[in-house]
Amino acid sequence: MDDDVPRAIRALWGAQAGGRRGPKPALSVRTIAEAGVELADRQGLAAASMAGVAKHLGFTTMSLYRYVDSKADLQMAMVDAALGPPPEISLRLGWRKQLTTWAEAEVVRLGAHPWVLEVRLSSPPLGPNSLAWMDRGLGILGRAGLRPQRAASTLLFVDGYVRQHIALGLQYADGGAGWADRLRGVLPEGDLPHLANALAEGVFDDDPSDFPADEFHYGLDLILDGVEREATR
Amino acid sequence: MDDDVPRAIRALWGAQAGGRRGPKPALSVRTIAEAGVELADRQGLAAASMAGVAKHLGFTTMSLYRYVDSKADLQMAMVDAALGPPPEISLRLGWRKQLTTWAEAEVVRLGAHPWVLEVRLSSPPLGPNSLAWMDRGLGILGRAGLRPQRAASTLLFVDGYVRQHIALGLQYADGGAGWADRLRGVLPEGDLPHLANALAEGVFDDDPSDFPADEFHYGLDLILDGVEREATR
DNA sequence: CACAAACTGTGTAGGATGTAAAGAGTTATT
DNA sequence: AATAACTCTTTACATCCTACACAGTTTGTG
Repeated sequence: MDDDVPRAIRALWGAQAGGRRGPKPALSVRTIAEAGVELADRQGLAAASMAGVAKHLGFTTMSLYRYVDSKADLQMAMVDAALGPPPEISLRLGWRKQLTTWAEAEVVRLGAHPWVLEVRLSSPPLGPNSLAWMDRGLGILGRAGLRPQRAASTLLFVDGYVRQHIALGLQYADGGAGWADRLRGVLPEGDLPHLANALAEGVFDDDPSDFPADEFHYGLDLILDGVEREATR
Repeated sequence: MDDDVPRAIRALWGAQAGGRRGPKPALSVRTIAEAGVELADRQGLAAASMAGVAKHLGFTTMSLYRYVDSKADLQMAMVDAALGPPPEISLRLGWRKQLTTWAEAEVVRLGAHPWVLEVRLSSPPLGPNSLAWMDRGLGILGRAGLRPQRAASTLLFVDGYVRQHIALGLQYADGGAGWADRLRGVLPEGDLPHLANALAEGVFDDDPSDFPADEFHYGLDLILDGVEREATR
């Protein structure tokens, strides 16, 4: 029934064991996940290896396997921990403003833990924080008048947009410096005229730090316009 | 100048060496990349390790380093190879139909090589196929009346939407079977009411194979509506 | 033509990774 | 007091990426 839910996730939901016999556990899935988050924040996702997390906690690598069945499960827990609880959003605002707040909050969270986007999850989220975000979003869209099915797919749409936006910003921030120049170095003369034109117009020379805010709201509003038409139909 | 462009990518653009002295190379970046694509298609991205690709070609692991400086560079080449050349799109169609075709073609390509989404690129694309797709897209949006800057960001938007759509489909196809049930097993009674409601409505029980087409065009049209308003302004 | 230079693919080696299995120690229950 | 259950550790292994030194082959030069 719920055997398919990884042990680590069940622990996050607060499943505590009953009469236990041995020594008390020195760690918990939550502290392990938080250690992983800290490492990933500071030195990238790769630093959050089993050995790395264990050392950071002052334990052996293998000790983690008492709490987490695999690295994949650790990463699930890390993602949930990094996301944190969803924001409180005043119900007195219009649904549009509410969803915007929701999305902006996600931008902030993912922006603070960008490695979350690198984690390849084998299944849709099951952690308490992830699901709380989802619940909040569904509530907003439900009150906006969308039927559950539409609300769900719309929320995934918005969530995907946020992630895409962050991922893009990162890609152009990390290895994007001088991308335009490298492009120029590679493009054969006369080939790919539209790209060459954009390049000549300096489209890709911009400081990627303007990118965020304006661009983000342009796209988000575009999506919300569509939702609005759908909702009032 | 173009020293920052990985050797492997320059090779993809057809950079050939001049008077070479030793034996003729038995391989090429392209054949290596194609071998990697084949392995990744059949057994997942992890199978496209240096050792895996080399063995599949009948060479030593280290031999690949004559062509490719690192695994990251191999993956860049693989991504470009998997993408392949962009589709021919009749200019007689309206721009909207053209961009839809472009997006659908990308869905097909990425759907055939889903591991592309797992590859973490350190920089925006520089390969010939990637850039050809970009050029095609920019052409379509330029003819639609968008200024280069807007055309670029819009294209990234659409591209991101496509990727997000595929990634989502995969996530719910891979580990999504029975997700609704696992959710039910994990959700505490009374908590997260909107999610519980959606769950009760069977929103997440659907066969994820209906997901693709309808859902995809719903979102895409929504985006294109926005673009259209922007273009005719 | 002989020789050196440049290039090819190979062999070996080392550090890091994820995790299986067995062991030693600690606590609670019987 | 004895046993069962649980803790963390130790050891081990397969696999991964890649640095480096080597042997062989082709080309250009003196």
